[in-house]
Amino acid sequence: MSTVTAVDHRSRVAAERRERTRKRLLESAMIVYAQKGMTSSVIQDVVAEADVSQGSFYNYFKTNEALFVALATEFSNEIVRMIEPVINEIDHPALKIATAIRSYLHMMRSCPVATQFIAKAGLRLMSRANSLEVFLPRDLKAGQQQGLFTPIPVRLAIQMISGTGLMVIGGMVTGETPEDAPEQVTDMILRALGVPPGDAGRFVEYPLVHIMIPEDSLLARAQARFQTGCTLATNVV
Amino acid sequence: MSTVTAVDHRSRVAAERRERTRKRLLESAMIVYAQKGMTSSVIQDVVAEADVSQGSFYNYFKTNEALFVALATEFSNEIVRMIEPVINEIDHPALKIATAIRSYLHMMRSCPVATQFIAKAGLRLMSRANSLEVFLPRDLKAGQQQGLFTPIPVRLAIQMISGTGLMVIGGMVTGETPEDAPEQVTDMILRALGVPPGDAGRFVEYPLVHIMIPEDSLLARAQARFQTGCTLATNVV
Amino acid sequence: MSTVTAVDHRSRVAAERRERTRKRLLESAMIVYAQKGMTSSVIQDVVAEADVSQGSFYNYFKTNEALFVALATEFSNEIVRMIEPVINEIDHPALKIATAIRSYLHMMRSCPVATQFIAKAGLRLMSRANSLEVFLPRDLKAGQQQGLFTPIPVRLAIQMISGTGLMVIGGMVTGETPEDAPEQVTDMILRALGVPPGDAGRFVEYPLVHIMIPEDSLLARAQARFQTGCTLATNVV
Amino acid sequence: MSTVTAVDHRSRVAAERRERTRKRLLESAMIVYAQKGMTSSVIQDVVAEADVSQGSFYNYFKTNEALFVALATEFSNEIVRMIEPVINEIDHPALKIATAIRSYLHMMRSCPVATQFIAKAGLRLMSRANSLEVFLPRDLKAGQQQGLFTPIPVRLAIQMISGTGLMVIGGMVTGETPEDAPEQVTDMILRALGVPPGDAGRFVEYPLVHIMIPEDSLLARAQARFQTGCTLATNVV
DNA sequence: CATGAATGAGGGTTCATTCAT
DNA sequence: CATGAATGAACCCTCATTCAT
Repeated sequence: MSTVTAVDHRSRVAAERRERTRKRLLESAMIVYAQKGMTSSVIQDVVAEADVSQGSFYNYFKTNEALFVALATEFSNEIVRMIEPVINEIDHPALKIATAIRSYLHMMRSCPVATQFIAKAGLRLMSRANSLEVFLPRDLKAGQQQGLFTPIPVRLAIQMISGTGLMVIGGMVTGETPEDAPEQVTDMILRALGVPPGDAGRFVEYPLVHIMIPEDSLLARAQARFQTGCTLATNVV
Repeated sequence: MSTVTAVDHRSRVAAERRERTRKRLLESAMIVYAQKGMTSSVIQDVVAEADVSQGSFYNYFKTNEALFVALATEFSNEIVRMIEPVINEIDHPALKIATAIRSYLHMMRSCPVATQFIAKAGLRLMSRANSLEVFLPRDLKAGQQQGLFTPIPVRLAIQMISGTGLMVIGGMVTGETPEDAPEQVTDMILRALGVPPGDAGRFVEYPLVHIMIPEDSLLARAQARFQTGCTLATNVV
Repeated sequence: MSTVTAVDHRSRVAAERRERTRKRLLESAMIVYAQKGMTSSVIQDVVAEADVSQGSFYNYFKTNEALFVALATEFSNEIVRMIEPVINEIDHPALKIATAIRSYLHMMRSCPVATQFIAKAGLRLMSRANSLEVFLPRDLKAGQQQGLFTPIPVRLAIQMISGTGLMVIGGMVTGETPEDAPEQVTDMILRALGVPPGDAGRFVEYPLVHIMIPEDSLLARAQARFQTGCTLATNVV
Repeated sequence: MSTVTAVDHRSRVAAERRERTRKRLLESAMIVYAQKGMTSSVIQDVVAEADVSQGSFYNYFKTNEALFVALATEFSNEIVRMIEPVINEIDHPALKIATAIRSYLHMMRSCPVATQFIAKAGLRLMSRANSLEVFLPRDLKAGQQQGLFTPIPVRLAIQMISGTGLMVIGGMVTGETPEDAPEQVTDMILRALGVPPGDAGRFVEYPLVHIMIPEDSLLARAQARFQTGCTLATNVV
């Protein structure tokens, strides 16, 4: 084995290891946020949950805030990556939006760690890395231009949609949200946007492609550890 | 002067003094929350803003949380007291709801300290003492029974309304929200509830009784001090 | 009624009232010490227990320490006043000592508030106002001169007696001390002093005059309130 | 150097360092207790004496109480370890007890930091980790079975012995206690237990093996620093 | 890079004491 | 004298961060 190869190998292994630890910290952060909220002793709990030394943490994240930003970004990107292919198959703006919202809410409903994380992060997550913002502006404008939606400032429409989503997800934490809440909520949103009630009802009943959460995703791994290990008591909001 | 009178006088003076300090602390808390957000380390800033000693604080609020609860309660109650008389004059459920939302949003728009406080408090305020919850369930049910609204679980409707309101208020902080946003938002909400677009448009154009904020209210006093004294830099979310 | 008489009357009433409050504070202090130990927040608990205002406290005791000294003094004096007449009837030094110890321990056994107070106060009480020290030196010396006791430094003998008493009283707090412990303990002490075992056994079996605790004594009043009102949980040593 | 060795080395160094700091804190605690007494506010003084940061303290002891318990345990264990070998050479129960008490008191007499610590800790130390309790119950029972001691409840005998010891040690603080006090006290105790005066006198005159305090023991190290550094004024009881 | 002991600034909280009424 | 709100020094404790190994 040549030296070059050896060095390559060494650095590649190191890089992989580094990436694994980073992921582990992000997962742990998500679990901790979901349980304890955005307050207080994040780092200590995160390193404990990740079983990593205190000092190591700073090899990955300069500060508290950097950790949250990284997590929010990763989290949003993952969701976008999962929903995007489904949406791209659809042409009709209203159906695009309806399907995105429904997919999103259904996914959240099946993933408590995400639900609680979002509920606890609240506006801080919304204002920073709202995964819906990637699709929404484009589709809203398209829909308005095609006369499908009432001409409302896009900004207000987005606030309406994301606020509604946030509160509904907050409601999911207690577990009382009915199974078809995503459809009913989407129905409301479509009507709010100006879609005639009859059409809205049909849009929300389109069969939904089930979205698989990849096994090695942040979401899946956090959820797996969230269910089992839960060493911390979950704080009520 | 008899002893009884003396004692009465003494305790009355003490009680008044106590009440004044309490109010002062609540106002200060509102200002601090509006500026710094819900971070844990509120107390020191509150006592500084209120110009009261640290020790005194604990004569009024056992903990950080107790302070927030007291403030949230007082804040909500005040708003309810201000909006209630206006709403009570109205019979039609949709118009009641529309007027309540519009009044609320207009009031907030003219009161930065409240806007920022709500934006920073976010879900914590919503889940605890949402002033809208006093009217909404009743009027939503009435409207559904009269066939004015689509039959949606009241809980979901409330989540939609409060979530939308929260995000819109959050948007107000930057000052970009147009003057007629309350009407446009209310329009969306009414349509979401199932009110036909034409009717919704008319409901949101009813002339609005201007709501006066009493001079000695928490809101007014906090706002007065908020504009002038701002010693702390306002944190961006 | 002449002015002089009126003034006399007024000041007499005032003096009585003052004395009543002072007593009330001392009783309360005893209860608090018995429950919480010598630590921490004495004053606040004492005024609460006495139902007296914070400020008033300082009209009676300048400091924490002054309160304890006053209580220890009053407590010791009361006990001396109760035991003294019984002892004065006795001539024989060994019997004097035996009877004093037995009376003391029996009294304590029937008065939990005192037991706990002594146990919590510990050496601080001993070194300050040991009620036994009033009789012991005199009787020890007399006994030694009469050849009844081994010639031991009086100081050491007193340390032996008071230390033993203190620990036994400490043991009473748990309630496991048997009824005849005072006799057995006194038996040990007499032997330690050099009294021949047979004599010691007889001395501790002399019939004991039952000592009545006056109803308006500190001890009786504290005990009465100790049993009933106990608002504070008693700390284990 | 292999990774495994490096890690081993690292953790061994860390463990040693940790142990050193812990010892340092315990020594300092002993000194502080000896000087200030059991007052609540120990921590600040301890860290000052140990020249360690406040935060570090909490890496070792969760609370004030935990510190005291650790110290009391360590202290008692050390004494037991020192006295045990001497006692184990002896068969006769009365001589065992006599020698243990004499050794203990002589050791204390030569170690002011211990004397003062015990005097200040008082009952709290006795009730928790009385080093005498390790030997006493066993030897008392043996002596009673062999007819050497009067049959007294072991509990009472222990209270007598430990109480006497405590008070005598308390008396040592002032320095007035004569050199042969241990023998005189032991003499009293033996007689109290029922040993005939003549025998008792002989038991307390057995030559005593001088007990060496190991140089790196808590006791020795605390004593060394106690004499020199005394930064705090010693409180009178 | 990993480790974990050490740090110290910063916050929460208590409580003896004062003083205007 | 009684009252009790106000005070602030002093304490407890946490936790992000550093750094020698």
